[in-house]
Amino acid sequence: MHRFSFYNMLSTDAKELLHTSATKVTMPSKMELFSQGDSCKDILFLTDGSVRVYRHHESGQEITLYYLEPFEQCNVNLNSAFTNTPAIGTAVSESKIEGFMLPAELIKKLYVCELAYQKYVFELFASRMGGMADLVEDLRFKTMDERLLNWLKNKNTTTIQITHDKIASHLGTSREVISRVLKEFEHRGIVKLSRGHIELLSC
Amino acid sequence: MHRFSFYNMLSTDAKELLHTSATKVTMPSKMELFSQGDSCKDILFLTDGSVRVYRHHESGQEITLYYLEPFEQCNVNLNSAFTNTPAIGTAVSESKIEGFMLPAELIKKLYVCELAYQKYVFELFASRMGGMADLVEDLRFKTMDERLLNWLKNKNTTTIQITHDKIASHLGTSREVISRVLKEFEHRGIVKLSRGHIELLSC
DNA sequence: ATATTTATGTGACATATGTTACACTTTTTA
DNA sequence: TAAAAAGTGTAACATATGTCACATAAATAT
Repeated sequence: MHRFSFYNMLSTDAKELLHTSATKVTMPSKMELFSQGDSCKDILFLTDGSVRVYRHHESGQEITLYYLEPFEQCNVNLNSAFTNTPAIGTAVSESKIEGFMLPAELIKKLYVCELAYQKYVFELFASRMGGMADLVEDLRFKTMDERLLNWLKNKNTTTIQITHDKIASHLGTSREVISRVLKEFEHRGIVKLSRGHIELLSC
Repeated sequence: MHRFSFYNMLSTDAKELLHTSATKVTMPSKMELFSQGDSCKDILFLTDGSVRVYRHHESGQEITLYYLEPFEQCNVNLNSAFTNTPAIGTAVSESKIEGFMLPAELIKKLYVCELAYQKYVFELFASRMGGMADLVEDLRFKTMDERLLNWLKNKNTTTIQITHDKIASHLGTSREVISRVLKEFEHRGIVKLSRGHIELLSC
C-alpha cells in the first residue's frame, strides 16, 4: 500500500487500519473482477498489472471505457461501492494482477477523514473524466484508422502482443475491420504483422 | 444556496461563509461561462436554467458531453478549479440562468471540511461518469435515429422549441442529417415539424 | 416593401464502417 | 498424427452517415 501516492500523507491510524484490513490479492489474466450491474462491496488497490473496464452491448460487441494501471483506482468500482449503485461497466484483468482488496465501508471512512485520500480520489475522477471526454470526441470525430493508430502508439512498445479480435473489442468494432485497417497500415509501411503480434515501425 | 441538497447538513460556520462569499449571478442565454482550455477560478452553483457542456472539434462540429441542471454542479468546472488544470470542455448557458459564484479556494475548503458537500460531490461525479459511459455506448452502438429519438424524449415535453442545427451540435452531427432523420420521423407519424419547433406525437 | 438572414427540404453522391462468407494458416487439443 | 480451434486475409456487398449543392419558406432588418 505504501506505494500509493496518498499513503505517506495518511495519519498513522489510517495506515495501521489499512494494513490490518487489506487482503493481498493475486489474479491471473482474464479474470472478471465485477460485471456491469453488480454491486461492489470491496475496493481494489491495484499494484501490478492492468485491468480493462468496458461496456458491452446486446450485439456482443464491447468498447473499452478505460484501462486501470497500477496505483490508480477504478472509478466504476469506487462509485458502485460508495453510492451502493450497480456498476456501470465490467472489469477484467488484462494480465496477471496484484493488489489489495479493502472493504467499501472502510474506504468510505478513509475518504471522509483523510485529506490526502480525498485529494487522490478527486484527481482520479478529474483525470478519468478527461479520458472519457477524449473518448467521446474520438468516437464522434475520428476515423477508425486514427483511433487504431493512436491505440497502437499508446502501447509504448514496438512489438505489441495481441490479436485483432482483442483490438476490436477495445475499440468497439469488429475483427474484420481491424484486420483490414492493419493490412493497409502494413502496405503503407507503418506496421509489420504476424500472428499474434504487431510490430510498429517508423516512429 | 439553501436549496442545494447538501446545504442543510452544513455546519453553521460553513453556511455563514457561503452566504457572505457567494455572488449572485444572472446571465442571458448563449453566454459562455468558460471555454475549453481555460483555468477556472470560480465555481458556479446553478439554481435556475440550464448549461450545456460540450467539446468542439477542429472541423467546427460539436458534441454535448452533458447538460447541467439546477442544483447540480459542473464537473468540468470543479475539476479545473480544484486541480488547477485547463477545462476539458466549454460551457454555455442554454437559457437565462441564475446561480451563485464562489471562489475555488473556498469551495476546496468546503470539500475538505464538510462531509455533506463531500458526499454531494462524490455522487455528482458518480452520476456524471454514468452519463458519460452511456454516451460512449450510444455513440458506438446506436444509430442516429435512436439517439435523436431518445434526445427528443428526454426533453419531457411534447413541443420542443429548437432548430435542427442546434440538435446537430448536441448530437455531434450535421444539420442535414438531423433534417433528414426528422423528416423520416414525420413520415412515420412520430413527430410534427414546423419552423423552430418539433411536436412529439404518439408517446 | 424589399432585402437579408435564418431555417428547412431534398436529391445526388462520397465514403467509412459493418457484414457475410469463405479460404488459408498456425496452434492447440485429442 | 489427425482433428479441432484460433487467428488472419480478403472480396463483395449493405448501409449509415457525412457532404455538396441547391431550392424554398419564414422571419427580421433596412
